[in-house]
Amino acid sequence: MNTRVRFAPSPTGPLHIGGLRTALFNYLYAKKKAGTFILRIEDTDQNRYVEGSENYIQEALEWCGMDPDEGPKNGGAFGPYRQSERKDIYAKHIQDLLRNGAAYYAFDSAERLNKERKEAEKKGETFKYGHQNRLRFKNSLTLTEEETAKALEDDFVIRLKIESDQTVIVEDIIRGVVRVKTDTLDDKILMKSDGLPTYHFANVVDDHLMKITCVIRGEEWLPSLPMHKLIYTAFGWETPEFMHLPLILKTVGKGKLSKRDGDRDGYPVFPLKWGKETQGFKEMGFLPIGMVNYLALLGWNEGTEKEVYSLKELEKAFSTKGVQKGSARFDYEKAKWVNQQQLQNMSIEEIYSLSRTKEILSPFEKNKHLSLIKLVKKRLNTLNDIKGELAFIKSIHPYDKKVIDKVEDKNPKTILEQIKKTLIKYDEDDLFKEQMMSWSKKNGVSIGLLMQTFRLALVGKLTGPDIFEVCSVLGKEVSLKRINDLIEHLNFKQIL
RNA sequence: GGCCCGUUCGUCUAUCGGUUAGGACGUUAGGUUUUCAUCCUAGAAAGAGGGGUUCGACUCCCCUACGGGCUACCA
Repeated sequence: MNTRVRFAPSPTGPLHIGGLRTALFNYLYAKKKAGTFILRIEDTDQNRYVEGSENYIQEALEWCGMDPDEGPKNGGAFGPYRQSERKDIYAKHIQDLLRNGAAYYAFDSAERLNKERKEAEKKGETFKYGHQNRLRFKNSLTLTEEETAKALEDDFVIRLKIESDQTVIVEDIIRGVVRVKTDTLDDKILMKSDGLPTYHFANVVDDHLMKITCVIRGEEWLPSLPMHKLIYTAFGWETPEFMHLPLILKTVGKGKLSKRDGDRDGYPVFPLKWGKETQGFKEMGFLPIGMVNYLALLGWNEGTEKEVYSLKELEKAFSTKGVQKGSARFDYEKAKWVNQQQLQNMSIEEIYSLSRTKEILSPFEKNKHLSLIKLVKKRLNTLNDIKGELAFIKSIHPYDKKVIDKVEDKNPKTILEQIKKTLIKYDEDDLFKEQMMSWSKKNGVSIGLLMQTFRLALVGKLTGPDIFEVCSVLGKEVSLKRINDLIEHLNFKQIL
C-alpha cells in the first residue's frame, strides 16, 4: 500500500515552528517510504480564520523545500483539500452515524450547558455531556421522533454516542499501547450548529477518504485519540497508524514555546515574516536547511553522532525509531550553530545565489558582491551577519578610542606613510603584503603594531577579517584616502 | 480537580541489564591567528526520589515528586 501522510494545519495565523516540525516529520516519513505528502487545510472554524494564513503555510513549506505532493495549490486525486469545501462530504457521512445510532442530535443551548458546567465546577467536578447524564437533556434520545423533527428546524448539533463501561485500546508508534475507559470520555460534538464539522469528525472522515496510512501530529491530540478510534469503529473503518510528536517548549520557564518568547529574547519562532512586526527565520538570515536541520534534531536523532544533515540526508536517515518521547526546549544558540555549519558547507556562489544574500548586498556595487562574500564568509553564523561584517565599508567613524590610545604614541604616522608608499608602488596584493612584512622586520616595528595601525585606518576598530584582504576589497583609492584621513586625524589631535 | 503522556550534564541527545554513562550547543582554561571570529586541545557538568525484580539496573515493574498536554458548538 502506498504510504500517504498529511500535514493538516488550521489557517489561524502564521505557521509556528512547532507546526513546521510536524510538517517536517510528515515530509520525512513520506520521503523515506517513497510515499505521498499531503497538505490539508483545516478551516472549519470560521471565527478563527485569518486571511493569508493558507498562503503563508504553502510558502513556508516551499521555502523549506517541502512542497506538498497534494494540496490546495498543487491539486490531487483526493481533493478538495480545504475542509470548508468538503461540507457535502461530511453531511453525507454524518447520516451514516445517525442511522446506525452512533450519533444523535442534541438541542441544548450553549447557555444551558455553560450553566451546567459552572455548577459542576462549584462542586469541584467537571461537567461532561455523556452517558451519565445525556438522558437529562434535550436530544433525539429523549425526544420523540415528532419532537425531534420539530426541534431540527432550529439550531442543533450532532454528538457521538459513547457507550459506557468499555475500554478503548489505541496504539501510538512511539508510545505504544494506550488504554482509556470510555467512562472518562464525553459525547463529543461532531457537527456544529453552523453545519460545519468539528476537528475530530472532519479529521477522521478526511483521513479515511484521503487514504492516509499514518497520522503524524502533535502530542496535544493524544487525549482525543481514543475518541477518534471510536469514530473509525462507528463507521466500520480501519484505523491508520498514529504517531504523536512531543511538543516544543520555551527556552526557559514553563510551557510551550510562544511568539512572546521570541519577541522578548529576540529570536524567531516563525519560518517567514508575518506582517511588518514579526520576523521569520528567513529574515533573520537563516538558511532553510539551517532551520530544518535544527528542527529535525529537536525531537529526533539517528542514533549516531552526526548532527549536520542536508535535506536529502535527512530523508534517507529518518526513522520513527529515533523520534523522542519527551518534549524539548527550543535553543536558539544551537539553531545558530547548525545554521553556521550549513553556511560553511556552501560555496561562495551558492551563498550568493540566495535571494536573502542579494537583498543584504544590494547597497554595494554588484561587481564586488562575490569578493565581499569571500571576505566575510568564514565569520558568518547567519546571512544577516554580512551586514555587520561589512559595516566598515560605508563608514569607519568614529575611530575606536581604545585603539587610538594604544597606537598614538608609537609613531603611527611613520607606519602609515610607509603603508601608503608601499601601497602606491605595488599593484599585487601578495607583493604588497610581503613588502610591508619585511619593512616591519627591518625597522623593528612589531607586526602587531603595523597591523593594528593599518586596521585602525581602514576599519576604525580592532575587529574584522584579514586586513590585507580588506585593503584589497576596498581598493587602492579608498584605502589611501582612509590612511590620509587617519594621518590628518592624528595631526589634529596633536595640535589639541 | 479528572484523564493522558513524559523525566540522562544548564540545553539537545547516545545507551536498547554488565560502559571510566558517549557526542553536540553553551561554558571555563589553553593553543593557532596582526585583532575579533573561525579552527584545534583540554576541563567542569547528568541518570528526579523511594521501593521492588535481578548475581547485576539509567535501562524492566510499582509508588511519589516534578514537567507537559487535554478537559469548548478551537484546532
